[in-house]
Amino acid sequence: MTSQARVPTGMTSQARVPIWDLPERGERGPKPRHDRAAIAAAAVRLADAEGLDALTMRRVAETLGMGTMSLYNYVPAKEHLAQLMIDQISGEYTYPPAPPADNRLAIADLARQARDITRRHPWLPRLLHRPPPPGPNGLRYLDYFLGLLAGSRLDTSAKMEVIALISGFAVMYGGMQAVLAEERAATGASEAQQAAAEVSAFARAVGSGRYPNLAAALALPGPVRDEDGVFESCLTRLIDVAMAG
Amino acid sequence: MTSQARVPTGMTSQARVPIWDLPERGERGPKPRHDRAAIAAAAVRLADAEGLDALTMRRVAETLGMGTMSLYNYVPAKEHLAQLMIDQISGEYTYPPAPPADNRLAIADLARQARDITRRHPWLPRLLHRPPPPGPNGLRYLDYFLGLLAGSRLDTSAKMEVIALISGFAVMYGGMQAVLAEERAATGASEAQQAAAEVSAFARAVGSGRYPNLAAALALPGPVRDEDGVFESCLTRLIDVAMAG
DNA sequence: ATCTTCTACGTATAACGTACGTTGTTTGCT
DNA sequence: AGCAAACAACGTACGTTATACGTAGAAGAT
Repeated sequence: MTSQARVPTGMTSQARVPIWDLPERGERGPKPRHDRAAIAAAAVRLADAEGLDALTMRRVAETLGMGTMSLYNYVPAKEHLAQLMIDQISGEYTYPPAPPADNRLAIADLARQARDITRRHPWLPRLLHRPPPPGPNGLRYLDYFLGLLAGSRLDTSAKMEVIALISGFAVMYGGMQAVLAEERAATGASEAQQAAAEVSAFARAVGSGRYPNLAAALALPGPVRDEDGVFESCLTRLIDVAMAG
Repeated sequence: MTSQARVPTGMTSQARVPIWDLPERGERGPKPRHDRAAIAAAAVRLADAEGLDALTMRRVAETLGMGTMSLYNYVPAKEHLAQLMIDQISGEYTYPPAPPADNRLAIADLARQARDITRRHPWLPRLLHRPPPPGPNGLRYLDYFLGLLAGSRLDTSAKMEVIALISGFAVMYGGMQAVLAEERAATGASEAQQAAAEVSAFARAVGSGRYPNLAAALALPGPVRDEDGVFESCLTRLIDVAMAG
């Protein structure tokens, strides 16, 4: 799982330089029949429909109606495809037309959008294990967020850290929910059955008597949960940190 | 990057069932020459030394002095190797011999340990994209943490969520630091040079005038940072949520 | 002693990312 | 107008991955 063919022979492909530093197209030569936006959209659609494991260069090229190797004229390596995809869904953020009156509310809105974007694209956390350099949409997000933090007494790098923290938290939370929902759907079991099945590994462990707190917790049925209660309260605290500094 | 050979022909391998549900060894037949603990330790050592990309079934088997396919007698699929590794480093937590006097401090200590474990094993976040079922060491951690939350008014599933949140936050933070340190080391540049190089993609963007807040932020030099200040304050707030409910 | 089950391992297969070379098209320069 | 350089498209091929399959031998159960 999650292995990778190392660059076999030559280091021809500029793997280190982000795709945003490469020109979309040169001046000479025939007109490209495709463009980055279409490629990014196709890749996102494929990952949404069939998951990251189905996201191969062959499949992406196929859905675009091009040969496998033609894709490499637009994307020097698969990592750059990931960069395109991340910036593509970063374009799903919506920003208020005028500067918002309440920055706290605006930050909370941003975090909820991040959570929802991750729910729509559950593969995002896996693609994000190493943060890529931001593209145009990512820069827009960053710029807007920095504006919301203008009143804070944090210095620049602390602001950056806070942005990474809040965004990362929201993405992680959305990813967590997506995974849980997916597994619930896969087993097709009710929530109670699901919980019971999930502790199948726990069962023997609890029986061993070595985990008293775990046993006590699992004994209680647990009432109906407010899905986003924990998200909202954690978010509020994080924003307190961000604004108070 | 991070692709995966789908199960080629048959679904023989029980990919869904966690390794903890499989017996360590059968009663018949010759004695196994190795055991799970040694395999997990070898895999962790390999990942520490050469990164996740070097973690192949061949390499792990090789370092253990066994044939590639013999490894499959202990680990039905690579995912189970990941489960072993995660539980192996979960064993690096240390717990106080007696129940702690101050649960808040104990939770904070746990989170710092998580952050440090991730710093020692920077590949952890990538291995964690889908949370695997907990093994013995994971159960021990969970049980201890639940005990610390005994005073909270949260119900069981909210407690679980809080534990996932705090642990995930700490792991993410440690991973972020590890990535940054690694890149700093790779380029061998000073912090200032590093920052300058990292904004190479920003440079043209900032010049475009479309990102005023970003431009302003990058104009300031930024003073010396307290490395863990943000970590500590976020952690405090998260624990407030956990304890207050 | 025989049966049955297990470990170990060599070989084989399908899929992956992508290097390389060829062919035809478009453009800027002379 | 004509030429050469740059570029798009694509087929083939390589090296690497996870892992299925088959065989040989070891050890407890009967």
